[in-house]
Amino acid sequence: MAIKKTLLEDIANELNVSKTLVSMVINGKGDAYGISKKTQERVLAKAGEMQYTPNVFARALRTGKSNLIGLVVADISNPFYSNIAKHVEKALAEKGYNLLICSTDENLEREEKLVQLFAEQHIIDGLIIATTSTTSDFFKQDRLKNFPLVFIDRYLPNIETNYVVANNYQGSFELTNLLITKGCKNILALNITPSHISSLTERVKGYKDALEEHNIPFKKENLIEISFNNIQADVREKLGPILKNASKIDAIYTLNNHIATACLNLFNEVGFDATKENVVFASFDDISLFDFVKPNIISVSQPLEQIGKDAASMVLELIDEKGDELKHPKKIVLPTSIISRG
Amino acid sequence: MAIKKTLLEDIANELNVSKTLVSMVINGKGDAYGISKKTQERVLAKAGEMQYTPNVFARALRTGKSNLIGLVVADISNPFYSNIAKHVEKALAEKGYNLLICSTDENLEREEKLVQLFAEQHIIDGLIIATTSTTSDFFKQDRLKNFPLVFIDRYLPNIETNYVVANNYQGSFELTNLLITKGCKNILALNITPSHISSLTERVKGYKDALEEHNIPFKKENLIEISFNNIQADVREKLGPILKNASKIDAIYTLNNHIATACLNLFNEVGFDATKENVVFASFDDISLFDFVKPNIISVSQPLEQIGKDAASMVLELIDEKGDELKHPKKIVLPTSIISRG
DNA sequence: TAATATGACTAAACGTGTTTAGAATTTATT
DNA sequence: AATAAATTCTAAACACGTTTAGTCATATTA
Repeated sequence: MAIKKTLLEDIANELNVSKTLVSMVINGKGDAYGISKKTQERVLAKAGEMQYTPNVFARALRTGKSNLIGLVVADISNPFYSNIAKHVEKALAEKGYNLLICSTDENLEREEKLVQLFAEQHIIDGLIIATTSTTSDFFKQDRLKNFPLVFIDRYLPNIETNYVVANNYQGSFELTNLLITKGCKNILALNITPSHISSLTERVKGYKDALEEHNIPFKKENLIEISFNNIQADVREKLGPILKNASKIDAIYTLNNHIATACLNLFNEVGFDATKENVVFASFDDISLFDFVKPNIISVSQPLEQIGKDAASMVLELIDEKGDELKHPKKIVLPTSIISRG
Repeated sequence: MAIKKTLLEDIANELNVSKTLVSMVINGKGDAYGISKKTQERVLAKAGEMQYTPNVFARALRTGKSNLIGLVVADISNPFYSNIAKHVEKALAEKGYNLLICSTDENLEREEKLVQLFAEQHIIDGLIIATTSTTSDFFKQDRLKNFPLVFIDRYLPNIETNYVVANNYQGSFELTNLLITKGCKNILALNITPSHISSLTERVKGYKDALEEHNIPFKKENLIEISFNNIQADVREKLGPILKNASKIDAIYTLNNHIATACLNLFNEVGFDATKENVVFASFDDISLFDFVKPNIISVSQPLEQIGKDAASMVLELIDEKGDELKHPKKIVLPTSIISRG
């Protein structure tokens, strides 16, 4: 009882024309191929009447284009990524592309398998990725050389790639600056380790440079490294003792939203009241709910919508330019903004 | 300079066998088709050596299966959906399926276009959807009758469908119950309108029934309808005046997380301190960041991971069973849990 | 020994659009 | 009128796996 799908051939038969002609008209190439206006109208009318929709796979098989774009992130439930995803998807939909989203769980092996699968087999026409990788070995593959690939959030060293990122250095510099202006001199920074990811190294650099700018010597013990596969426990272990004698610090600056929430959790656990203790809490990455969170959070907000939009248009540009030799990499660095609360 | 992809035929030529044989072996049907063990080994070895990966589109065209599952939600940046998405994707990945995620922006027309596009053309093998629809007209289409379709979060009236939802009635009943136990008698409920969505009507019912259970008469003015396309402004307009004389109410209960954040925003705007005013704040839907939000939030937490997992396995089951007549709809209703803070 | 069965494999069709090369007809040019 | 050119359209090849129907030895059975 399944309803038979209308095929190109069905339309062709109904109208006593070839399916070639129908295909041409459907694809808007009627004029280019010199199909008479009258015939074009007949085809279009019949196609509408018969509710024709082309088989995507047959088309993709022949043309090598799927109109699918991949988005690979560590964790789609992270609001940072899900917000970007939303805007990427919106921008792509406007151009007739759909979005295939995959989380890698920060698992490098899974990431590489995904990229291999998607890109190499041309399941997708282009890929937007927030890589978990810290070396560029994998992405240096010849097979990826000619593939429309846009990095977001982070880019890789020693490799010329297309990317859309926030100005992590500037954001971190400004935030640290603001903290210093507010009178903070002992700013405890919590970073993720291993932190060879571009975004994080630049945030650290911004932090250090802002200190230097104000002639505040950087203290090694004020930059705490949190192991990325056990954030909560590591924060508890390393920050916990410090909170017990919080007079030594006057600000806590978490370098991403994961550490921020881990800190907030710890504050709750041990009953640490940052406000009372006169400790300013700041974080790179803003989450809208920060507006209501108990210690006021000063944050660096990344332009998620712009990142999403730009990444989408960039990947589509790359697809259009495909084949053009010597395309020099496209790089977009977007400004961040400080959200100062309380 | 593009590197040529290995085709079935390339392997066949190298080994002087037919591509039929290679295809059979690659698909694990070697034994079933009586291909000798030795030949199978040779094929597999050569395929590995030549880094063969099948062309997904050719395969999909022939078999009518894409190994793609669609997920259609109103807004992927809503943590409720992005969390479900994460778990759906994980469960699917384990079975070799990929996930196509689309946001509809609560736009019914866009939703219907998407479903039409995906399902009808068999871009995807199955669809998981949190529909924006309130009537079942669209989903009653014959073309969708035989399509593996799983509703999450909400289901539709007057139509037999497969779904995975939380027990909205029970959760709302228990939450209201808890509020009453805490001594609340004037519980202001804020609902979305139009609210013909199953999840919301059941939450309202749970609220009313809990009141009744405790012989508290339901007051019409205590159920405020917030227009879904302008939540923030409507909350401001309708809740604002009430907050100015908050002695009349002792609890605010928002029926979803959108209204909850809108209320929190309003509290900030007008400087309303729920704790001081002795107003308990409660919400259906939990967000992890609620742990740190200023008025303590009592919430109903939905089992997002389970919803995701169950929806994924359900859709895969439906795909397996496809063609079996008289499959009675699968329905899963999952328990919620109350998260009581402070 | 002829007929049947078994094991191992293959040629060709198929799925559904797109594209190339070319045919048929009409119009323009010399 | 004959040739060239333009207009409109089509047959067939193609993209790349999967599946059906069948081939060709060799082994078994009556």
